[in-house]
Amino acid sequence: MGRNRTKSGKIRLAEVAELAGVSPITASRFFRNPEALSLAKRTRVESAARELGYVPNLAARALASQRTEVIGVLIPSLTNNVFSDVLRGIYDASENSRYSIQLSNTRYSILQEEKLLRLFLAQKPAGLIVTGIDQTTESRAMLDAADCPIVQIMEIGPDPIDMMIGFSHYDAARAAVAHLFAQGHRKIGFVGARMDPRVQRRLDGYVSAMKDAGLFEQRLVVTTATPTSVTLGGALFTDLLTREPGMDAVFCANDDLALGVLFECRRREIAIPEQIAIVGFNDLEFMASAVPTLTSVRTNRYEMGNTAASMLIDAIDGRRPEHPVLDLGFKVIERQSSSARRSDNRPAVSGAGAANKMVALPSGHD
Amino acid sequence: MGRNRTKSGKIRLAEVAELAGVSPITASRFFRNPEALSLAKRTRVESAARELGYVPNLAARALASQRTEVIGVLIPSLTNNVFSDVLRGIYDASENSRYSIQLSNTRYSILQEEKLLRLFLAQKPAGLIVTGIDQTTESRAMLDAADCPIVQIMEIGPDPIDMMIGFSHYDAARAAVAHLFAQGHRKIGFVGARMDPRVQRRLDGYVSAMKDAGLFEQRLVVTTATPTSVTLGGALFTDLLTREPGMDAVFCANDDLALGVLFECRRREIAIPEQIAIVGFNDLEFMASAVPTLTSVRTNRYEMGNTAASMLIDAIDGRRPEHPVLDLGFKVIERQSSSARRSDNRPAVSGAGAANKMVALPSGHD
DNA sequence: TTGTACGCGTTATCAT
DNA sequence: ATGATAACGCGTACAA
Repeated sequence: MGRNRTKSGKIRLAEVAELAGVSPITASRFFRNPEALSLAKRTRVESAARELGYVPNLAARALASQRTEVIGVLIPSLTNNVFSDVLRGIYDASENSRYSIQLSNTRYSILQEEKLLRLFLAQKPAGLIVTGIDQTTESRAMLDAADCPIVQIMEIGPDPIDMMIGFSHYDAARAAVAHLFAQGHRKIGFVGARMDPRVQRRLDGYVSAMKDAGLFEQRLVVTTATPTSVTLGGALFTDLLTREPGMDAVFCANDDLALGVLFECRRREIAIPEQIAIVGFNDLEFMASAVPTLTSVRTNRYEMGNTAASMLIDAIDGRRPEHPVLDLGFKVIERQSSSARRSDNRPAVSGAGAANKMVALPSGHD
Repeated sequence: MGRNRTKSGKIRLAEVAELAGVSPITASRFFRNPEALSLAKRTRVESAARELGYVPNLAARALASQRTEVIGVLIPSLTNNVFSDVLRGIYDASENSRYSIQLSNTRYSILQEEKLLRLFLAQKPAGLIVTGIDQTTESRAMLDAADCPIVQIMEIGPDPIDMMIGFSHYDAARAAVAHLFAQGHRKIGFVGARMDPRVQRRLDGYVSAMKDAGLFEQRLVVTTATPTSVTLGGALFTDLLTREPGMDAVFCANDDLALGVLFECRRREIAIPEQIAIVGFNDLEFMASAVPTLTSVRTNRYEMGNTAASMLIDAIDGRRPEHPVLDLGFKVIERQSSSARRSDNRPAVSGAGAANKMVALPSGHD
């Protein structure tokens, strides 16, 4: 037995087959489609593999089959909390599959994305997850021509490449503004940073809602291309206040900015929400725990990543989803920072959670 | 020309070699060690490759060479801010190398880590980055036997597997407590969550510093295995207050907890730092921008990841570092939340940055 | 259900 | 410095 072992001492399929008394190809089939074997051979191969501690050689498999078991993931940032939640969802979904994740960071550059895409595609990935709907023409052409399933995540839009999962940032922003209107606010400012396409669409939603109400003014909008931060939130808010001291609410394009605004208000002794209401975006954990608690638009980030990876793996394995485009929606989580009738902000132990009031708004229905 | 193109229409090394008028192996050498070619052939292969748009087949390369160009990375969490910074450093360093990153999440389980390690090692990675120094015996044995460079990150300790980069969490905690002592605080509480090995060592540092001063009391310590969060910080602090109302400072094992304590103090109208001082750990961005600004222990997370990956790649390529163990140290960044003579907490625009005072303490020197 | 023959694209080895 | 030959370990295609 075992006379033709490889130099490296590693166990090959051939050894397993020999021990099991079958041909190599039968052993091979066992690992890819056990159902195709007779029960007898199946159990023999299984025990032989276990006994020898066989581990498939992925390189050989990829070379022979002309495809890899790699899922490529292109995201614009590794720092952003939003993407770490999405990523966790993706990794969790991939964990019990035979696919592994190959991650790359486009740094919010669609040219960088194009370059990475070319690299990825050359390795014939089993599937691809890309962020957003704003690829370059070149990227779009490559993706259309790619012979693997593709999921676009983070937002939904017309003309999907293949599958798509996300929500409407435009509608979500409109809902946030509508909530502020409902609380009686009129002079509502907008604070945005980084201004990637999705933040831009939140701004568009804000602008359209304000215009619909005849309340839009350009000076109510402060944005910057600078990466977002809590500190930046305070600085941008300060700008806004200087331009428009009469402002009665601020819609922040994300929660870090909102926290910065909260702190800046504290510094200036501006009462929230009596003088100025605050609404954030994403509903990070700390929003429920701030003082006062901060209203935000909840998005399903983990679920987005997790579902995207699951859908992709299913599609790779030939089970395409019923609906290739999935709208995960959002919810405006109303908290103290935007409540007209300010609720008690000093509960027994923690201001978090309990008093949240949700305003559900599945997106896509304006 | 090009008579023997592959079915898939892809350009192989053979095509490049043919166009360049050399043998395949010469073309192969060009990509791995250009210096080994004569100048004439070098330029011919180069232009042939460019003209044909040749992209190496990594699977074939891995199969033939018996090794991959993959760096395996094992980290305990994808959610934690700390690790997203480290990861960014790792990815940045790998970007301009020929190595790609294979990431896996151990979820703070050393058993899961062992399992993943087995998987990784089976693929013959070019190098490995693992978190911390608390592997299982089995893991340790596998790592010792692995024939690739390995870097342990996040902390330093005795008996490195191979290379190591981090800092002493024990010393960092002692420095934080020393700072509070210097500000006149005596009844200093400790708040910790998750209690992974590094948080445990911060606790150990706190305990030793307190004992040295004859001030340690068990009821000053509140910890939980629950994952950390801002909300949790408030809850644990509440526990602490109940046990020991006379407490005059809190050392938080991370900044999220510290932010939770800050909010809880606000809810309870406890003045910071007059009644209670706060010190966090990691120095996340928001600490400099909170009201009052929050003292924290700065750690070099990005640099840790970046240097780890660089060292690893250098080692893979045969350039082993002079010092295999690198202490990146830490700094206590003193801010308003722990200043005895409380500075103005309402500067013109933003309380951030400007007034930071640093207390440098390279670790490893107790 | 099982097996045979061959190719996947590259690099190692050993010459020259 | 360059080349011929033979793996590397597995899967596809087709046949039985």
